[in-house]
Amino acid sequence: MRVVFIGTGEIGVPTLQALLKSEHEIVGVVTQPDKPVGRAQLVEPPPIKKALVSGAPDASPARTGPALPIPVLQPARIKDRQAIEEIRALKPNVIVVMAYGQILPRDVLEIPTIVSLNLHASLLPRWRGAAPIQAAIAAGDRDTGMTVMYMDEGLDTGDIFLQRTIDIVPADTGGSLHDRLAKVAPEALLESLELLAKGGAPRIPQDNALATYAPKLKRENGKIDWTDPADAIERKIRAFDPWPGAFTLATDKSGRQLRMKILDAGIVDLKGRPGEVLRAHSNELIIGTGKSALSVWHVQLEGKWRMSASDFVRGHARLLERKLK
RNA sequence: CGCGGGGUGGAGCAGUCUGGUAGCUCGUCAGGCUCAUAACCUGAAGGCCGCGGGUUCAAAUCCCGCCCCCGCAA
Repeated sequence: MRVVFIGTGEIGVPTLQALLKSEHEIVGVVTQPDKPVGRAQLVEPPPIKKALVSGAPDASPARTGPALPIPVLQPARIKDRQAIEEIRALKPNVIVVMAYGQILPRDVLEIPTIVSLNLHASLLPRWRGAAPIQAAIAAGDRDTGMTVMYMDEGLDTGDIFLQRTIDIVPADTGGSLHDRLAKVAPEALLESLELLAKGGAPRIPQDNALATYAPKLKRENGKIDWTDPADAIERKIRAFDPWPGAFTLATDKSGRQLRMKILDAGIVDLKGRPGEVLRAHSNELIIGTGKSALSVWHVQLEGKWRMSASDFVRGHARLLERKLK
């Protein structure tokens, strides 16, 4: 089948690579424009484009080899008429969308002769929206998965084609779960394309009554509310690792509020006021919460490297005299 | 030139404004004490204070240039 892959984020890389190796013909890839990234503001192509060029998602763009014979479109706005016509000219049978980052207009969805499919990293209708992976961990879900769905004009509301379920383990972080879901996706998609070819495609409407939403995360969402119970905070720390990170505010000697990321922590059966530093010596940094307490293992203070709690306590005893907010 | 923090023995920090003996909490090594412990006591080693230049009788500290790290923003 002639397939156009539309995607930007890292999570789509294994799926794109699997498509390239499959019997299907990838006639085009649509991704977001190259953008300045990081402190140095270097212009970098999105992960999907990097994967096309070098085969590895994090390879240096400087190593750009000979271009593959696959057209790469990077329209600033996919709803522009020119972008739509360029996609139409590729004459796809199927469009596959995964973590693209722009809403696709109906004009694009209707281009393929067979269907437009979307891969979403949750068991829909649970966790529609931009941050399903973090939401699943933060909520304490015991499993999640990858959904292949028919695209419609709503936000992750299309009929379900098929789903793959994976367990969420207690050590899972947003990063680890992201990677495992990324690996599940290719198989789910290839099986879907096979079913389409045979003609026996399933189609199950979502039960809207069961829908939950996982809105796009901002850095501010990573602020820890110490009045939450320790287990909820611990899940949030894992869910937000490595991005956007969970943080708290500590007060400087000069009264300035410093942002301190909490990189990992464990639940401890101690009582104390929310945000109160219960212990800060030798190798322990324990903070009270709404229920039980949290032993912090690694932190990163604004302008500093990440460090263990014991290192932190050694140099910042005075910073910890006050409550964390 | 987007905004900001930082580079001081092996680790984390103070000292820099108000130039003038290298400090704190640990770690390491040697020895001691305790039934025991996250312990405690005694002693020791270990630092071109990021790099280069300047001012000065004297620079971690003041001035100029450069390198590197990190947070925010995007």
